[in-house]
Amino acid sequence: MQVKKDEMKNAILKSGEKEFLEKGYEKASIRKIVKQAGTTIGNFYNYFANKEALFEELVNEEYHEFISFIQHHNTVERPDYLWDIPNPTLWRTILSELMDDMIPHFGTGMVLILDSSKGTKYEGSKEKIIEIIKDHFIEHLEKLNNKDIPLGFAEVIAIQLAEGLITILKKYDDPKVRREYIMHYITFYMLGTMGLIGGL
Amino acid sequence: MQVKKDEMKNAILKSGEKEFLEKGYEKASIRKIVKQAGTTIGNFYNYFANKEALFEELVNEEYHEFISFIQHHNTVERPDYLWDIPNPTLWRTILSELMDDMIPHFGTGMVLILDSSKGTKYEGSKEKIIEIIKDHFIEHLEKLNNKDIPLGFAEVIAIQLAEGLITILKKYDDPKVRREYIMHYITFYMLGTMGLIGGL
Amino acid sequence: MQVKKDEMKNAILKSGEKEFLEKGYEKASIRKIVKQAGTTIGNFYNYFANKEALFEELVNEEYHEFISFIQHHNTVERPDYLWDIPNPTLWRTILSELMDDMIPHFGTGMVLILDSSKGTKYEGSKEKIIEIIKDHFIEHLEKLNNKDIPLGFAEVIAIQLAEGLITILKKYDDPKVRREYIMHYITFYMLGTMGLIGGL
Amino acid sequence: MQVKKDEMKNAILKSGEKEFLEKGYEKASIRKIVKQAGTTIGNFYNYFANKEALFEELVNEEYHEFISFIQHHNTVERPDYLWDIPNPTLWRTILSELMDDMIPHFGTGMVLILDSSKGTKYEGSKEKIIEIIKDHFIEHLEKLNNKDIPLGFAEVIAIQLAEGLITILKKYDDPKVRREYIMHYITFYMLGTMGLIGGL
DNA sequence: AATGAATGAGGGTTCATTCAT
DNA sequence: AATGAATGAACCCTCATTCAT
Repeated sequence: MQVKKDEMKNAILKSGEKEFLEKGYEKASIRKIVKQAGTTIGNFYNYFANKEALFEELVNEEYHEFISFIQHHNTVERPDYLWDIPNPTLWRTILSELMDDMIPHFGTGMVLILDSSKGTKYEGSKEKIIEIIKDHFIEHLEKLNNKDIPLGFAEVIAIQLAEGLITILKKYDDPKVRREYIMHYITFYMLGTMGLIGGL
Repeated sequence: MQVKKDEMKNAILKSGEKEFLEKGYEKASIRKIVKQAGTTIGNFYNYFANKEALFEELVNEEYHEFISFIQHHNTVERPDYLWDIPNPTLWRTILSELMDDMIPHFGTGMVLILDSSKGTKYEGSKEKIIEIIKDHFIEHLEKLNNKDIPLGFAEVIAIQLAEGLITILKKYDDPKVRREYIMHYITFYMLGTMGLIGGL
Repeated sequence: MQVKKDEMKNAILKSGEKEFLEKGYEKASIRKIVKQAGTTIGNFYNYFANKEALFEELVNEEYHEFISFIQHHNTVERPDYLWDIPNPTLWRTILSELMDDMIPHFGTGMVLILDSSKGTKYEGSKEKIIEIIKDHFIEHLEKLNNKDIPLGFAEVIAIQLAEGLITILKKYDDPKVRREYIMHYITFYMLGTMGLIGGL
Repeated sequence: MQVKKDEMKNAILKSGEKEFLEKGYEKASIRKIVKQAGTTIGNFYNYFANKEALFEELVNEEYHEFISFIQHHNTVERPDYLWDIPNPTLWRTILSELMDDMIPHFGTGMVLILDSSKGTKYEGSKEKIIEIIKDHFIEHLEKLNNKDIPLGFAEVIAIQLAEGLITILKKYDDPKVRREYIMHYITFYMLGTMGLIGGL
């Protein structure tokens, strides 16, 4: 009952993705992954060295694309300068362009990294990204000589940005919907933050 | 080597709370909880009937307070009418008052219920609350004859409200800080949503 | 160090049968069963879903054969009419024929069901059979207008019939010996009861 | 909340007797015994050194009475000579007298010893008694130059005598009922055996 | 390429027993 | 006399992983 090599491997990858998303890395059961993929435990280890290797393969490509995206396009910086533009309509134009760059790098792989990676070497990725967002936000607060918003709240806001994006990616597969909802979300988010720190 | 009864029980409760928050109900290990509490597995079962009973004790009181709070104070409704008031300064006054009622009912117990209860009878509480928020939000969208924001986005927004509150409760223990941050967060949240749906 | 699949499974079945017979279902220890079978706990669960599944496999076949035997051959009724035949020698002929039908359905599986099944879904089977025997016996007592033997004693007698059969099945594996002993036992039993109620 | 010493001890004895009869020595739970007796685990060990000591106390007296009864009255021998008397009516007279001696020595304590003692030092008592009965029975078979009944069947018969008595003692508490039923049972039993070996 | 037998650590839980109070 | 906190071994069961076939 042999099957073309790639078919089996893809079946396992797909089944693994589903299981990791549902249960998280640690609670995911290899027994269930292989059953769902229509093969056996033993055969799993012909394709993947171990549980983490499966996760790795699901995540690796998007992770490196994401890293190089940050490094080359300086992505996480750019949203900053949106804050200097007081015109939500203009935001949309700029955001739309930004989305074209971002969307391909934010897929299910990133959801796994950010939301299901506890127990793997990717554990903590979300926190690192949140840290970056938080630092930018604090810079702004200081630039604006803010006194009302405590610095600790910057972290709350940063977490919400990250979580909001993850929420959208988890709930919607279609890149178009993702794109639309992320744009709405960033708009919502910037209106909130700018209103809060008095920029609007 | 016996210790005053309450000391041990509190040590287990505290250790359990930590473990449940970190790992969630299912992955939490009784062996680790008791080690951290400085006792043995056998002794755990002198204090609690089983794993779920420990969770229950950490959660029960706040849960019932929360339920009766919803039923008697009609809490979840009230934020709604904030949306009819276009004055962020006025919001603060109303919110401040609301906080006095809410804060005592939103503690670590609620975080456990909302964020760590998979595998217990409280599983799904967060989803129920999100559903309620979502429905209110959709009502508003319809009242405003909105065309730009897709209804599916209401769920994203509702999730963010719930997650934001959980984030704050998880990161801060001090009721004063919680109060302040939740007020900031709701303000942020309302500015964002009202800006988005054109109410501002 | 792998062994042909069936060998291991049979080793576990055999070891399990022994343990269940000795200790009863509930006190039987899987650790001891697997040690006796020369394997490990983990491996046990490659062969059986759980403790009850092992018991089930030891018992299932004979149980269903027994049930259909009762339903089709009306077995439990037939011994009755023996009581109308006052000739022990004739009994032997009839009994001999009856044995040919019965013996294949009364093996170690039935002993497990009747004598070691507390804690399984077969719990109570012995009591049901005893009840049936008792009712037949009471019928006879009433038919004979008996006054000396209290009705409560019918249950004692019924229990003894069941226990006697179990005793023989437990002590002897060889179907021929079982057949011979059961015939002796039923003869002994009928002589006793008929003498007691005055039929002889 | 102290109670007269004997009351507590008796409560534990009574509760223990019940539990041992229901579950057997090994499955009996001290936690349940003390709960039923209305006291605590700790207090149990003020009255009894351990689980076995409780069993011992429930059983000890009757056991020694029974032993000395056997030794002095040569009880187990006597039923033998009944077999030389071919008159069931006469049996009754003799049996009745025998009962007066026996009944006081066959109570719940003996049931515990014979039926619930696995795991204690009394384990095996039933088998010893059965052995004695069996030997007598074999003697008779040999004396009668029996050829039809296999010697192995003697053990089956011996077991049935013992089990029958235990059945009666377990089901009936009232000494009068016990007496009556045991007499019926021995009559039943002797009719059966004598018929079988051709003595009748 | 595929199977599943085998392992051992760890999961939650129950138990008899000890002993400080 | 009475309490119940503390212990540790044993219970059934699940898991990721290895490896002979």
